[in-house]
Amino acid sequence: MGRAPCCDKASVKKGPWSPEEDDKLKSYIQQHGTGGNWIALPHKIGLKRCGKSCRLRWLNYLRPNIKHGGFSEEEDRVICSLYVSIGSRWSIIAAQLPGRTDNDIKNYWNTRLKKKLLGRRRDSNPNPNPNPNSNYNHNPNNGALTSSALERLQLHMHLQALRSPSCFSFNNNNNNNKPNNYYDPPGRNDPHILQTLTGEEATVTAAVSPSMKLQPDQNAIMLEKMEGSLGFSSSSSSAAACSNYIINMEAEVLLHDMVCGGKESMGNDCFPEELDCLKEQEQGISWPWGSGNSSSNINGFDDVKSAASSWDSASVFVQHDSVQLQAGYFGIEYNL
DNA sequence: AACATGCACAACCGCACACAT
DNA sequence: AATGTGTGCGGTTGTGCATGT
Repeated sequence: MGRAPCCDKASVKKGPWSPEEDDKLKSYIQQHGTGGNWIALPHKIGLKRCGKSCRLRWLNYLRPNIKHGGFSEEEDRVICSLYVSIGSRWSIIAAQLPGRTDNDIKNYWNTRLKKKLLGRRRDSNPNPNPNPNSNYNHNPNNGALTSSALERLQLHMHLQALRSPSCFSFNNNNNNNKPNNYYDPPGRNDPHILQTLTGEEATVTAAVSPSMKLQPDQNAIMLEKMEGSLGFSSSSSSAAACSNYIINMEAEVLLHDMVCGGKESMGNDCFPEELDCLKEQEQGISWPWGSGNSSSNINGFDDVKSAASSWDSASVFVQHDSVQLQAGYFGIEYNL
């Protein structure tokens, strides 16, 4: 049995608000506040509207200091950065932009900013996986990443390309000691977005076995998948240059997809096979929140796998000589 | 001028969560 | 602990306007 409706749908008015309705709602709330009960509010002021509709109208349109349209470059940048980091959590993004509402940002993203940044739609791609025999199959729906994950992935790559134009090239002239195809995920060298948003972050660091590596065939599978999903093809040299970058990127999106997009429908069984190396290498990992840590009962790979279904965010960074897992509840992050 | 199409925005819907009882 | 209710959120739809044919 479903829950009772919040109002009598037959007797409430729907559709655009008239100026008279706006005036009634605005003047009442400015004088009396909402009274803590949106459902009762329309009856008090004689509006034939659903309480939810009144709330939405107030929050998105009538509330003081609301800005509409005219997003600045800086706002674009903030939206873009936050979308890459946390996805479509519009209310959180809106909280970082004074005067903007989640609905406004959501509309702006869907109608303009996404196109502006990505330049094309990719859901017309009829065959995201060019090799049906590939054992890369973390998503049981069709083997492809979700559109949200792909959008973030594309955006991620776009921003990375802007930030570091040489990352797909062997012509490495920078003087740090990283290879030029090394991928620095946002949030590792930059202040992490969760830290920025919440001001609190718990970090636990553990030693990672240096023998933990992806095998060459795994590289090839990853790259093949990425080419199909993103619609680019690579020459052999650029493929080699890109492989580490792509593996890192793919692993991050892949796990995020699993945790955020699949935790309801797929449970823990969708934990990507590529990360099974974690289990194989379990003996080589020092699990920092083991029995000695009373605040956590995560003692090894199976516990990580189990806990992943309830994490708010997760990222896996697979490099040629290490695996790093960042995951946790919102605002609290563990580094493995 | 008439119609089709695309776009931007407002509003709605249904679900999940928090809280009260 | 179980249930009911209100709120918040993200996804989706509806509508009016602009532009193209």
